[in-house]
Amino acid sequence: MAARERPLTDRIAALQAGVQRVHARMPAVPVREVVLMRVLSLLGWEFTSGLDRRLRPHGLNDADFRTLMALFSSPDGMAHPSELCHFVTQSRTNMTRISDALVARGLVTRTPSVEDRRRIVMRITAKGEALVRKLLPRLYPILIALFAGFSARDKQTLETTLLRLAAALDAVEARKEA
Amino acid sequence: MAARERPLTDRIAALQAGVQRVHARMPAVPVREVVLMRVLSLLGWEFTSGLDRRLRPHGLNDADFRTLMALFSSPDGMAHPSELCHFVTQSRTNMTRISDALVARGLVTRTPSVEDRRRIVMRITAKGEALVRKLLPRLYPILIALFAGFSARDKQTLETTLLRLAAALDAVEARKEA
DNA sequence: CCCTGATAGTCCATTGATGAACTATCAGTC
DNA sequence: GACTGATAGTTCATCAATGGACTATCAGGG
Repeated sequence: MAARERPLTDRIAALQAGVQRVHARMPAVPVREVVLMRVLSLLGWEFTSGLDRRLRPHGLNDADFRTLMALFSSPDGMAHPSELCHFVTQSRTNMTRISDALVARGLVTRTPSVEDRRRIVMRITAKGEALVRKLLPRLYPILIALFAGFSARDKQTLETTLLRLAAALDAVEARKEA
Repeated sequence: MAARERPLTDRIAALQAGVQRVHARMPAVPVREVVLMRVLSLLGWEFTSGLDRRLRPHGLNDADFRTLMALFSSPDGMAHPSELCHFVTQSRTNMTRISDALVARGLVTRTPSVEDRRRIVMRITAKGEALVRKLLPRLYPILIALFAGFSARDKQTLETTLLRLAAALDAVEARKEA
């Protein structure tokens, strides 16, 4: 996808100017709200694409990694594909493909469930655990650097705000269904 | 692409619990930072996918729409593809395809530039402008609803925080290049 | 002028994601 | 205990995105 040429701050400034010009032509457009959502999307995108870049040398992408982490964080190191779908926000189709790849690399095993014969049990292997334990320490220093300028209170405020936003998004979607 | 089954708040709760469990096994993992970034990505993703859903009936996706908006917001309604790439955060390859689609639908024209014969000038058509003017008023009410519970001060704080985060991300990436 | 390096846009081959259809199993009902 | 509806997982065909290679043009030195 690309276009990491210009710094984020420049692109945001351009975005703000653009929204302002739209506002000038259509005054009902809520400038701040549009900018907030766009910046949010941009940050999220930029973050996951950075993660992808760092994961690629190890043969994983963001979805693979999150799936692996879901298993790693699971109390007993196992889960059903459909559970992982929810956790990783992926379609079942996609989860099949991700699992194929993880199994092929020996990071995960896939065995039929005995209680419910429709189901499959996915379990992280020792090799998978080792990879997680090797990768994680290379990833979180970036996060720490990212938030270095933020006080505990700043982070708390941000988290609260984002959770409020998530609840609001749920409410809007729920209303749409009706 | 899927998995909008569970509400966002539930998925976030599951995420927090998961990160906590990882933290229990690897105490160096910064829980709050990881959660913040994941929630940010999740919100951004959820927002654009919601936008995509609303745009689909009109035959557009998010990238198409943003390209069209970039032209709409451009002072003279025109721009070069490579400029649009930066604005929309897309690769040049992709922009060619997006342009093809927009031109095919008569929303945009594409003519060679006379000053620089390598370049192409893209211009929004009357039909394109009409579409924007029809679509926008259907989109921003959602944004307004989303932020209904936020005071002006809340929004200001959030914007400031996100901009700080963007600057920090730039700094991290810049450091990585060196 | 002519070269070199850079930029603009496109094309093509490959990989990745998506949605519809399908099989198998389960849970509840009459 | 057969039937209906729901759930789990996979397969396949299609569409979208990616990266690399290619052509054309420009800008700056020699």
